[in-house]
Amino acid sequence: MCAAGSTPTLRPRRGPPAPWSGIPDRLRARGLRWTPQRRILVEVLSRTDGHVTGAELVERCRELDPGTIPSTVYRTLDVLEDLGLLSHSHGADGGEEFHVLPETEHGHLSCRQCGERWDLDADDTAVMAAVGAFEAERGFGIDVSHLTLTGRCERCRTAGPA
Amino acid sequence: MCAAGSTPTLRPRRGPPAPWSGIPDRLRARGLRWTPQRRILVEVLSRTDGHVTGAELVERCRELDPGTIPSTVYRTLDVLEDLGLLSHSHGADGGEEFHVLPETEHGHLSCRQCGERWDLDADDTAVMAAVGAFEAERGFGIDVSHLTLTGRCERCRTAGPA
DNA sequence: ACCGCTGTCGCAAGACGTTGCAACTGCGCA
DNA sequence: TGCGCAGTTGCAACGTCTTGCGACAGCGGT
Repeated sequence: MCAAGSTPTLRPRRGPPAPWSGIPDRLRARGLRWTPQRRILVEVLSRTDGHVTGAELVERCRELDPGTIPSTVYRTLDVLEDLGLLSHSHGADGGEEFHVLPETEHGHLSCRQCGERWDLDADDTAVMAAVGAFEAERGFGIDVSHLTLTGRCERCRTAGPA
Repeated sequence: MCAAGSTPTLRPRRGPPAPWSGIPDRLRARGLRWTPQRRILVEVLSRTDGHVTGAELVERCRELDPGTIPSTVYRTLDVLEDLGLLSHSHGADGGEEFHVLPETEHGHLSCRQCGERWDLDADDTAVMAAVGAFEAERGFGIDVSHLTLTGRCERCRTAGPA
């Protein structure tokens, strides 16, 4: 996409350059480094929104640099998560899942029958009720962005039992 | 194997024979089979309570039969889960975790900071509030036995931020 | 402009699960 | 009691993610 994209100094008014542009310095401020491999991954992340699995990210990085090594990607993801640029959770199958720019903290709802999935905003009524209940009852602070609820959706339940 | 164990009609008074003794027939009733490999796994499960990871079960089966193959164990676990003899969920690290005899349906609470874990009974006040909220709001039936909540526990939160 | 410290990378090995397939065997049935 | 079908097993290969380690290279300091 974005054909004529030879990194012009002037960027068209689209895409979120802001949160990503400061990364090199943020890394250095922590004594960490800005490397080509990390640049690639950040590039991929910056044009990604929503959920991605680790494997998907490795795949996309390989498109930009066929020499991409998985372990490097996973390790970099850890670093970026420390920076707060993304968060991860585990899907219904236990697979790793990453969420870019958790400005909108959210979890997931997953139907074990039809496999359909829905986002769960942190300010969703039910989510707030749940979070509030655990907070009040035992002082536990649920990490909504790492939340995946499994069960059966309305449609499947209506369709039949079990 | 199983030295003096020529399936005596009279069983010594230990272990929970009840829920497990009927398994062979339950399998056959479904057109499934009772095999030595399954017997081993059921043997292991019957003397297990609480949580176990898949790897642990494979390990224990190998103690009884060194020739145990992992794929067989996992496939058998699927079958037994269908029978309702156990349930599985994914821990905070995405690893598979099995719960024997889900008579007491429960999920888990896991602190991402200290790693401590707690059981979450289905009739826990907070759990019921959460389940009720999702049920009411969108007709979604949360599967409590497949639930693992991640966050920070009271102690860690009190100790300090982040 | 060069040096050295230390964070990173690439690679190989390994852990945990899943899947496809041919060979085998439990179990119902004649 | 023996036959045959279909469920199971064992094996091997694969996918995802982690870890250990020697070699390499950012980046701050001189």
